[in-house]
Amino acid sequence: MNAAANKLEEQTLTDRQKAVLDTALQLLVEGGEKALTTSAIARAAGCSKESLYKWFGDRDGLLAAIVTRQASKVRTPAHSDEVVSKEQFVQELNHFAQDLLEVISGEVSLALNRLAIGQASKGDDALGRQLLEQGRGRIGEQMTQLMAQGAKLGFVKVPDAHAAYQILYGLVLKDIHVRLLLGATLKQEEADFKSAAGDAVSQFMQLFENCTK
Amino acid sequence: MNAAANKLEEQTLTDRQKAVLDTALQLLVEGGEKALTTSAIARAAGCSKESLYKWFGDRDGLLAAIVTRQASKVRTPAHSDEVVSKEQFVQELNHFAQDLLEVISGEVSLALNRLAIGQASKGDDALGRQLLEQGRGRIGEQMTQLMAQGAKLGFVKVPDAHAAYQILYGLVLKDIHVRLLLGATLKQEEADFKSAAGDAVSQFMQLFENCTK
DNA sequence: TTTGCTCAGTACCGTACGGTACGGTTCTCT
DNA sequence: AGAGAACCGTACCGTACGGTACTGAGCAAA
Repeated sequence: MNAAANKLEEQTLTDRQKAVLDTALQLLVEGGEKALTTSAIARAAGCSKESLYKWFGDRDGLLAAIVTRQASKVRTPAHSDEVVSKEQFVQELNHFAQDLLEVISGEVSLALNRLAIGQASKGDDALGRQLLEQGRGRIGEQMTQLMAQGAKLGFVKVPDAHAAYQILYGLVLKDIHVRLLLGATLKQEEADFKSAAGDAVSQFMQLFENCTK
Repeated sequence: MNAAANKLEEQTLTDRQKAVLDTALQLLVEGGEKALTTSAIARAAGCSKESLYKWFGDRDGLLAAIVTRQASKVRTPAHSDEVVSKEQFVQELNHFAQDLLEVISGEVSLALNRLAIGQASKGDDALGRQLLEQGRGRIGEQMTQLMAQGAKLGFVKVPDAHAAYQILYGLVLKDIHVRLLLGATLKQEEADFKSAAGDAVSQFMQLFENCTK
């Protein structure tokens, strides 16, 4: 278990181990947590259960490794270019909103969130914390930063950059995330992410656009 | 199983059976789905497993019965009074927003949503549908109605009452619901539901207030 | 009292899972 | 070549759960 814990912290994973985690994630996406048995993972990944326990300690360690593995694969969209015009700022917001909708409604994101929520129902919020920090946390930070930049340049007038980000988040997602987690399918107009993102951003700008020139 | 199915549809439940369902719900809230074994329910409710299966068919039937039972207990706040003034309309919105925050963050709501999400991860969205229709559906209908009334009287200018309701929903909850489902605890300012509801409603009014008199 | 019904309590069965142990194979290092 | 580690495949163990069967108590009707 010591070796396994170190593996998780230092994130020094063999290519083989990464491949196993990817296979496990695929299994999770396809069949939910119920399908994610250690035997099934070993079978699908072509490794032995003994190796799984050697590498990841126990089943919970494996689940945590899956989450961190996926989080490490998330690339920040690298739109860190300087924002120079209000049009560009709005365009960045649109880009962000559309990205958010696409990520949140993706099968992988839904499966991981369902997994973490299942763990939370057992009183263990470790996975949920990890998901919030490494998943939404990063994009949130980046967004908060963009928001602060927009405020500094006078495009928007917001008292608190992070609060503004949260409001945009709400305008974009509404109750879509939870509905998807519950297994619902989006209505036609909701599935048009580009249009939905545009609506949300224009509402956001209407709220916070700097009218004092 | 026939008798059980009829029971669920016609909702003709003995007081004894209702008590059993309430006990089961309490068990679910306390320990999550893992703790909701048939043996544990029978023990806690002081009935036999055989009776459980006789009444509810199987475990899934029992879970569904718990959800419908809880939904039947939800009372509509009965604010069906006519809205006569804009101030009253805004006050109704505030009341709604605060109620929403309180319900959504309640232990019972969280436990039921987690349960349904767990089922959805197994490919069964029956509980989720039930939760959406009977839980959020009702309050949504009522809210949409209030919104339409406000529009008719010229307090707000919204193209679609239901869409407006969704926007208010997003402004009120932001990402709070999912974070709670993941096991997070609210920040201090988020836990002040009255204040948070006021902010959301004022933002909503800023978006849709009828400026054409 | 006798008959029959309901239900609590318990014992039981089959299955499936998490976790471990072991034999055999491949690869690496010396 | 030979030793040792890593690892696959499989068998195995203990446990816990869903679901069923049985027993006996309480009770109502005849």
